[in-house]
Amino acid sequence: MTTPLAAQELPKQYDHQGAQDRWYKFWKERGYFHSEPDPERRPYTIVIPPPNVTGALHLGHALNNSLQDILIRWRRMQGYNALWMPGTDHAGIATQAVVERRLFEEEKKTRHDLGRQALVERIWAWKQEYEGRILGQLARLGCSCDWERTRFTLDDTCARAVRHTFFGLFKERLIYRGKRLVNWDTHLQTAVSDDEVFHEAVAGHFYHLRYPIVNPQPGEPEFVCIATTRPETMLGDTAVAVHPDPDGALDKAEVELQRKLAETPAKEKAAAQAQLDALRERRQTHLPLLRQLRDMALAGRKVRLPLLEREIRLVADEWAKPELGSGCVKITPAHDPNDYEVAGRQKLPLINILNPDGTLNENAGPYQGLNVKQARQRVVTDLESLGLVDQIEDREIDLAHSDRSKTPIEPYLADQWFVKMDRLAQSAMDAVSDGRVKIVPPRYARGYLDWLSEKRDWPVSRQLWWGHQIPIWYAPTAGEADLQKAFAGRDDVVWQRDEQGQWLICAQEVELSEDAIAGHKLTREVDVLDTWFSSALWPHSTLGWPEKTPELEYYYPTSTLVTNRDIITLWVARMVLTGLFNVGDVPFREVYIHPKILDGYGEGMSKSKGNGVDPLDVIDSVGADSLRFSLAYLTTETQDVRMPVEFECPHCQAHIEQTKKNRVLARIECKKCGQPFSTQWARTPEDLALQRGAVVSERFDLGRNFCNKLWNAARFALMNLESYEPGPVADKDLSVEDRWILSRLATVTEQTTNALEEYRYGDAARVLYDFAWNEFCSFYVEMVKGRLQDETTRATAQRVLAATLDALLRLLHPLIPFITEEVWQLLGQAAPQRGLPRPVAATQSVMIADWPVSDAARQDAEIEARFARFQDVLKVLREVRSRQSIPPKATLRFAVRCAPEIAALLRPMTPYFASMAGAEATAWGPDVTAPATSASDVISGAEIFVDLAGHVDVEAEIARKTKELAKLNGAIAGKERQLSNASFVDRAPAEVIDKERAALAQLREQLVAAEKAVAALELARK
RNA sequence: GGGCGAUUAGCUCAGUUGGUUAGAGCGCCACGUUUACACCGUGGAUGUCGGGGGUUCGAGUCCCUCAUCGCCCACCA
Repeated sequence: MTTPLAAQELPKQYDHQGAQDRWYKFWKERGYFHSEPDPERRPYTIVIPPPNVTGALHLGHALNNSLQDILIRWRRMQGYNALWMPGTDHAGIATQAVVERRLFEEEKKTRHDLGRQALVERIWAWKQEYEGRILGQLARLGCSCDWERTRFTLDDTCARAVRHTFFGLFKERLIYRGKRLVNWDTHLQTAVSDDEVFHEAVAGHFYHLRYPIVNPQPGEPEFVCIATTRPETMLGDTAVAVHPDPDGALDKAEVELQRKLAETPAKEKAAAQAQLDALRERRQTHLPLLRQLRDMALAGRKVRLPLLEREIRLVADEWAKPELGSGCVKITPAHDPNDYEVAGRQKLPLINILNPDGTLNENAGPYQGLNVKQARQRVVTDLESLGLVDQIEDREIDLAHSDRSKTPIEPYLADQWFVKMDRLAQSAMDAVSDGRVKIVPPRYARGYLDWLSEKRDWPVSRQLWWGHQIPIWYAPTAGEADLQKAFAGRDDVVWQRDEQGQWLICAQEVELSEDAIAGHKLTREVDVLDTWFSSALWPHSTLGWPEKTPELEYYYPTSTLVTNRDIITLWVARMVLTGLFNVGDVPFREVYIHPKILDGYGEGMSKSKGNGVDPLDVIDSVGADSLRFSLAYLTTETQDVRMPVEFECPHCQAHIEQTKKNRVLARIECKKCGQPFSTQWARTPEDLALQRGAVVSERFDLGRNFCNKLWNAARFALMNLESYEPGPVADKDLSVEDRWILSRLATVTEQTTNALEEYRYGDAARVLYDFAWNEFCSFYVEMVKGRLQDETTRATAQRVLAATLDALLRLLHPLIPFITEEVWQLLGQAAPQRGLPRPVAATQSVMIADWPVSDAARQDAEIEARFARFQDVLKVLREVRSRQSIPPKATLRFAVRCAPEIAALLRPMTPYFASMAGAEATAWGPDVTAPATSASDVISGAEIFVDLAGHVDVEAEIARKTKELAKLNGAIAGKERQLSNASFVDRAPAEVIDKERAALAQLREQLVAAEKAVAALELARK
């Protein structure tokens, strides 16, 4: 056999770039990513949380997808038929907003200038570009997705699933249309869901207004006072409310405050007491009036709405809180969610005063055409001139903003489509409660259940152009007979009336033509569905549902969903309920919720903050493997990942700390070389002309260093596998270090496998890191060197080395796929057949190799114990050398006083003391005596004397020993106290007491030895 | 307002069912280029485990409480 490999020529540092390009292509060409249903094999399936096509991947995606790839690669090696289904999400509102913004920035055009079709075409073009970019980024991460199956939430397959789902829900009356108050984005002119709204405190005012009472009788008030932060909404008021039982309500409020006062700590009692006093005073000041107003309300009295001179009702409703403000509240049903509820209870009319673009409509009378801000000013001015403004307070207002357009939200009454959640939500709750879907970590199940238990109907319509158009047609002039005639015998068309009695016609798959009903014109609903409607179907739509495809039969339910906690309700819950509704089974068995990546201040990373690390920058500088390994290492159960970030100067590579201040600057001056560089905020030509400084984090050095260590261990192995001959290895031929490393390997294999089973990525990475670095490299490789030089032992040493490296590569492959493949291929050239006890041909790729199985027979407690002792002695020797500043090249001479059994165990390690500590053992056994001047130490059952003749710093040694004595005395005193404590001896388990006694005995031995050592040293000094 | 999580070395984090003198990586200090690796090796320094109380023979670990930080949900005329 030839050795074509010139290992010596391998670079000292691992070339991640080359390996990534080489092996990703290799895997893909060989079809390793592809999976086909195969009843003979067990499936393991993950569907990707489809990234939005809005932009580039960020570090959160890198984490999410690394974790998925680790699972998929590991299960694939375990023999599962593993499928990772990739794809992207059309992300309706987000994508349309991005494209519209660009359109305006670049061409000063709005979507209305372009028209629906042209805009949608633009967005498709955008999607083509970004989808490719995103999928390319996943590939660079090393993701082993089945690219042949790539889906898009707006492609034909997904569209068909959406149509069938909508039809099915509609048919079962789980979808309805109705006027509802929605969060209206006046800029994008669409409803947005609660989840797309963020609240921001802005400076505003609190206006106290007066409405005149109609025909006040003697003794009655002339005005009713209300307060509002949005005075212009008064134009849409249809009532003023007062509490139906102000006495009872105040009683209740008082009881509540008293309870709170009792719980308040003494130092804060004053504030709570003040609240209570105010409330009691309120009884005097407000109660008579509120009673009177309540009576007037019950009598059907009215108030006059100023400016519009409209009479509106005074109503008694519990929404008006007597303990707040004046105790009365204006009711604007069409523009306030709570008031809308009141209107429902009190049968109040709804008056919409807004146009979709946020200007006031004809209902606002003279204020028509103004925008909200202008109207507010005019209304206040006009009311002031009428003397109807009591007071204007400055106040901070928590204002709802649209996440997409960043403009204030207006509550707005509009026709919307809803999914009735009652039954569907219950089914999704049951699936988690009874364990059909397991959420890991389990604490996240609570939020899921709480959210679903509210069973709030799901608003699914969006007034957008980018998305799945709702498959509903209207035929306002047609009657039921016309519909029956037109669609007789068809089970793919159903119709029903909406709340206003209008016919809604739903078609399952086909498009209905304008003239589908003879003599009546059909029009299609223009709204599209919420993005989450199609995402909710992802696990089954990607597998071909509603077709009963072999894929659906085989891969569904999928195995694991890996996602972050932000979308447990938005996405996970909805996938469960649609899966149950459409397919009749849950979409996945387990949901793993991974941590969030935060910056050094504990804040989430985002582009708008400027604290985001670009995964591609990390891949460029340290490689995908380092990124993946570091991320896995950081993925622990309870903690989010905190990652302090820095700027890297493009000129001198110096790192500059990123502070909250400098992270929003367009240019930064390097503290080291003084040269400026630009950041993501650069806009001016001067700034843009500068070189860009990347945002980086030191946290990835861990992975980089580890990969480099592994690379060099592999280099060593390859250099020493020259003239390797495969062959069986009998147990009797194994050396101590062979048996030790194989024992450790068996344990580590088991630990790694268990960790992955339980999604303990951090543990898996840690176990492998420690094993590879501290055991394989630091001990095994060091110890095997001698045997590799010796012709008589070389063959066995090579075989064990190759087999161990082989197993290590397989264990590491899911975490760091590229470097393990690179080494696997090189190892394949040097040792194509390898393994214990007899060699077998290695697979063509580590990716398709078998996952190692822990061999319990290799676990050898005796060897591990001997090794631990060896390591202890080694440590003592090294310590003495360092402490005494003995030159590295000088040989240490040492003797060990210990029982004969221990001597027998340690004596064979003599060559390793020489090679690893430059130390030569002069004597072993119970009769060993200390040299005249020596440094000594006691480890379990052995006393080690290092001969200091010739290079001794006696003073330093005495000083150290004296310190040690004090420490020992302290420890002994502590133990003695514990052991003389009657209750400890009585109550603690016998084994614990024995352990303590043994420990004490050992401490005393050490003390005696140390005292002797000091005496000897002092003698030597004289 | 309700819920969840965190608080351990200068930084970032581990710490299994309570049981010796609490660990790792980075950083720091000293020494060292020994033919796998300076992205390395050897050694070293650094902790009232957020504060207070309790349970226990024994608490970083369990319970209560306070503080701080983060996240989720609800509400805010």
